[in-house]
Amino acid sequence: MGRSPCCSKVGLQRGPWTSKEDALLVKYIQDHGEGQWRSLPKKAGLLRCGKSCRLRWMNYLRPDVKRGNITADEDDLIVRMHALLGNRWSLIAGRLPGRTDNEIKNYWNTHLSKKLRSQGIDPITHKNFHLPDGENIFTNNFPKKKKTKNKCNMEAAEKTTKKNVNVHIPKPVRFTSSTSRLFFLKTKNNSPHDQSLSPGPGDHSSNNSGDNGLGIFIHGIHNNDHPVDDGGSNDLELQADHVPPEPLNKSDLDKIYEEYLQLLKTEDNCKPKVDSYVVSISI
DNA sequence: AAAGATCGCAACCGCGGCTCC
DNA sequence: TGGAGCCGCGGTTGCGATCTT
Repeated sequence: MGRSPCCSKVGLQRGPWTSKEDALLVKYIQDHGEGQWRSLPKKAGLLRCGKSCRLRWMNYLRPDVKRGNITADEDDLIVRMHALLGNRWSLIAGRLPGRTDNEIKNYWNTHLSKKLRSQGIDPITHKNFHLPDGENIFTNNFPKKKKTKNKCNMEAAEKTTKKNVNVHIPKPVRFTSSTSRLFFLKTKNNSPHDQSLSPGPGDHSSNNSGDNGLGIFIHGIHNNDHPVDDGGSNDLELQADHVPPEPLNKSDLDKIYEEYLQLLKTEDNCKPKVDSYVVSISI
C-alpha cells in the first residue's frame, strides 16, 4: 500500500561508495542530522537513492559503528539471541552496541551457521541434530562454547579481546494491544517480517512504531527490577500455531518470561548492569 | 605462477509497517 | 477510511580478496 519505488534508478550512482560521496554524506548529516532519507541525497549533492544513503550511514559511516573483531562473547550472544529471535537481525544488533544488523547477518551467514553445523546443531532450529524433537540447545542447557579446531572457531578465539559483553539496555517502551495482536498474528503466519518486534536502542534505525513490542522484555522489567532482554523464543513460534489471535495476556507474558529467565540464569556475562526501568504497559 | 574455487562483506532489492493527510 | 509517502527490515547479489590445486 502506497509503496513507491525506492528511487528512479535513472542517473543515480550505484555500487561501492567513493570517499568523496562518504564525505558529502557525513558532512550533510553532521549539519542536518539523520532522517529525511528520500530527500537527503539531493540536498547533500549525492547521486544516490535515499535508501543507499541510509544504508551507507547506518552500516559504515555512523561514528559509533564498531568494526571487525566480533569477540567470542559477542559470538556466543548472537547465537543465543538468534535461538530466541530467529533472523531478526536488527533486534539482535540492538543488544550489541556498535554492531549493525547487516554485520551480524553477514557474520551469521558466513561464520556462525557453519560453526553450529560443525557442532552438530541446526542453525535454523538450534536443535542438536542428535537430540529428540523439541529439545533445542537451550532447553537442553546448551553447553558453553565448544571449541573445535575448525577455522571459524580459531578465528573467533583469535578475535577475543575482551571478556564482558555489555548488553544494550532497552528503552522504556509502550506495549499496546495492537502490537501484541500483531505479534501473534504474524508469528502464526510464520512471516519473516515480524515487525512487531522492534529494535532496541542499539539499533539506530529505530522503527516507526516506537514500540518495543515484546511482552517478555517488558514483563521481565516489570517484575524483576533488573532489565531482561527481550525475546520471542523459537518455542513461542512453535506454539503459535495453537495460539489464538488474541492480545498477549499476563499468563502469556509470564510463560514467555519464565522461559527467558531460565536462559538468563545461565548467562552471567549478559546481565545488564542497571537496576530498574520505568516502563509503560497498556494492554 | 596461474587458474579456478571459495569466502566475506558491502550494497542492493522488495516487502511491509507506520504516519500523515 | 484509505491512499500516498517514508522508513526499516531481512534476503539476496556482486565482486574483490583469499585460498586451493
